[in-house]
Amino acid sequence: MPDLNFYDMVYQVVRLIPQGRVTSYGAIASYLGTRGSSRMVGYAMQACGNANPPVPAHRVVNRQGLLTAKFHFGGDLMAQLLESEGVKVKDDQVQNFKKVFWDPAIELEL
DNA sequence: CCCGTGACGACAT
DNA sequence: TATGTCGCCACGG
Repeated sequence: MPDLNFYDMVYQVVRLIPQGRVTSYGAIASYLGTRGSSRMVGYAMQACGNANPPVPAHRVVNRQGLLTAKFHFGGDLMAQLLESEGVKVKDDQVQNFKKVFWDPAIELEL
């Protein structure tokens, strides 16, 4: 395990996501100061399996609230996990996304 | 060392 | 509003 990098930063933020809430890759990237590096956030998620404690990557969706990561979770596992936490998911899309959206730049402001 | 790929996002048309 | 294109940066081959 190398030095602390962007990945751990992402993991920290993702771990701060309360149940029943979701956030977007761009929001995290922006919060970290790397607005355009939204892809890196997702890439970090892929390696999150090596993180400890595990990262609730299922709470991270794209800007549209679409479960883009479900493809990587396999099946509807991601949707099931979200619904289990109270997040309504329909057609791989988070319902009331605007309500359940958890923006670190706002929730963690200061 | 160079190239392609990728859990995204913003802007241009 | 919808579709297309570019940018962004890390990692694998």
